[in-house]
Amino acid sequence: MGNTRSAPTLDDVAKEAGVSTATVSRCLNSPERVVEKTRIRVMKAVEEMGYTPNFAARVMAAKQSFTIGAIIPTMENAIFARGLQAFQDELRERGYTLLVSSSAYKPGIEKEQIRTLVARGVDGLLLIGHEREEQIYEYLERHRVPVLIAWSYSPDVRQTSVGFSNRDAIFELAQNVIDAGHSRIAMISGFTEGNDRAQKRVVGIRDALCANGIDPDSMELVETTYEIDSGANAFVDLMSRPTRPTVVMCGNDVLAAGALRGARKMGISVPEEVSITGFDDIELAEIVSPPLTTVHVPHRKMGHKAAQELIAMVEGSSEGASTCINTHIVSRQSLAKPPKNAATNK
Amino acid sequence: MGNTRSAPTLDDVAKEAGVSTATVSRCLNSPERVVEKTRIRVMKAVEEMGYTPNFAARVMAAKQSFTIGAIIPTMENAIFARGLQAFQDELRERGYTLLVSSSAYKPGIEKEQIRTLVARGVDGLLLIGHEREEQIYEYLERHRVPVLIAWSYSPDVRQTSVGFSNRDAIFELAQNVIDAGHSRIAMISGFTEGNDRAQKRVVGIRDALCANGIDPDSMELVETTYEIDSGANAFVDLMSRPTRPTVVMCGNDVLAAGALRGARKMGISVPEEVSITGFDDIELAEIVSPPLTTVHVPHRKMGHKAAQELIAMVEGSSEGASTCINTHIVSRQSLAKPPKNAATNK
DNA sequence: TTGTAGGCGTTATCAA
DNA sequence: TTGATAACGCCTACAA
Repeated sequence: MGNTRSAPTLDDVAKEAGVSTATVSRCLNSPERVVEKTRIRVMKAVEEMGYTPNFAARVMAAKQSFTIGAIIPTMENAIFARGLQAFQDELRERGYTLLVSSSAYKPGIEKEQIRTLVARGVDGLLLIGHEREEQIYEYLERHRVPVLIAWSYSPDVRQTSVGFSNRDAIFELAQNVIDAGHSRIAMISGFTEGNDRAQKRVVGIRDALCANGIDPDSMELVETTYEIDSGANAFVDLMSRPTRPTVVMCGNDVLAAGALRGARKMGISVPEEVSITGFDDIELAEIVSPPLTTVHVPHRKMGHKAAQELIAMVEGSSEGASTCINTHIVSRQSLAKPPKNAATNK
Repeated sequence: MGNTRSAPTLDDVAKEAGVSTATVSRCLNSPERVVEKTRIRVMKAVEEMGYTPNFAARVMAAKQSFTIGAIIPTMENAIFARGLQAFQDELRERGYTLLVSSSAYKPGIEKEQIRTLVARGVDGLLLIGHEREEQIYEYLERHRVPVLIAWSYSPDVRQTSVGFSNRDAIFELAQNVIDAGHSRIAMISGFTEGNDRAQKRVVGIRDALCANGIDPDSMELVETTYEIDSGANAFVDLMSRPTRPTVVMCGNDVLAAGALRGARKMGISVPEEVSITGFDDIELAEIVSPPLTTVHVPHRKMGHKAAQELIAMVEGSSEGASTCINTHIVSRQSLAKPPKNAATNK
């Protein structure tokens, strides 16, 4: 009755080793509770048969999967990659496995993936940004799945978050920009709908303008998708308007790289004729020319911290403590003083 | 006895709708087999209770998970991101979910993750490149998990692959390089151990040298990790050797971007003093300056095709048919003729 | 068309 | 220290 050519089960191993399934299970999960002689015999059988426990069965029985899920907006650029890698590294070290999905910035897809991951028995979930249907958080609560929000820090909501203040971070950058002498500031932002990170970045710049006596409504703003080309197009759009800005602040480095490309295409030199800034400080920021002045986000630190906190929540040793990660400005060549006689377009 | 505040099960829904669990299950999995009136009542209960099937249980009972696993070497750069996104898009459309892990280019980690994914009941697996312990393929066969290899095409092994010929692709590029007048060619490669893609790229260049009467052993070669900085360091290393190459061919665009950075640091102008080439044609290639001459890999096409074929294998409608995707050279400014009197170093 | 009941591979409780 | 055995939540013959 031995199934020679298909995956062995606990039962097969038990028979082979001449013990009960319970003993095999113990050898695997709490080896100290079985006497050495038996254990050696069992482990030998496990090795020889190439046994791997069936996870589905294990999850069902143990109601624990040692698996953490994460849903990020996109895998296509490096913005989330680095933080996520750090997150995964930390998880691995602590014996957890990471399952990743990408939602393509679509709330509908994210919702579906949350259900998929929960149904799969993840012990905890990492989500990017706060804003989503309240119903989703209720669903998660009902299923007793701890959630951690990253890439955004908000002390005044009930979800635990490990992130940074998008508003404050860009406010500081905008202050630098203004201090450099700019007053005609334009912005390229990713779509803000359903994206509190993007929203806060717009707000941050507006606030900085206000704080310096500049009318925030004078800021030209283009919202677009998150690809490089979109950044290029948005830049061309902005520079074709009646009054040219002296600086274009971008919602992230990818858009800024696009803006740079747009500038090159239009034959506009950066930063001599117009300055450009980014956000995130991913590798890209240093590679483009001129390199970007941007907001440095300590992605790895955030990833590690997020993993630690989420695991603590999963294991019940924490109720969920939010952490604010500090960002800082990195000055490179893409930001300079505005040109002396910054003429209007034409 | 109703559990009000925790996740509802099939049983709860059945009770609520006044039917048996079998009927609820049918409503979810083969709605046509239940009469409309009942179905509506059941679906209403499902909606209201926010029921999500428990995946572990479903997998156990049905021995199918509609889940595909993928293990990529890294999420940290865009090399795999685009193809993987396309892969996922296609899967989603066909009703499958993708689970991704990254192995950090470590065979040991990859092996562990393969077991994890298999234990989790994935219906099929996407792996990058052919080279790994034979034992792993046996394990996969034993568990009846179809595998598809991507990013590499090899007609002469038993695994199905959807990819391209790394050797031929770079051979063509090297031929272009030689045609431009170069003969002192150096290469920066990612570590070749356990990485057939990297190996084949080295071979491709060597073959091209041979084919043009150049001694392949004259090629200076540096192997390194896959980060930008490594590329920069490797470049500096190469350019500091007694005989400077007139062109540095890189195993991928990331390394090439690094080389470019190294050149900038050394004050060497590209392509006037030295040419640099890449591989992959990710966005980065177009962004750096000068933009890279490189091998264009149709990542999206590969991702889609891979998903289609793997699903066919999973569903038993294909035994596994390999596909070779064509690459082509993209000429940009980083490759030019060698300098007139290409002097040796110093 | 619908319901009953057995089984999927583990873990965990309770005895022995 | 070890062994029975009852869950875990779902699917699917088979029966009604």
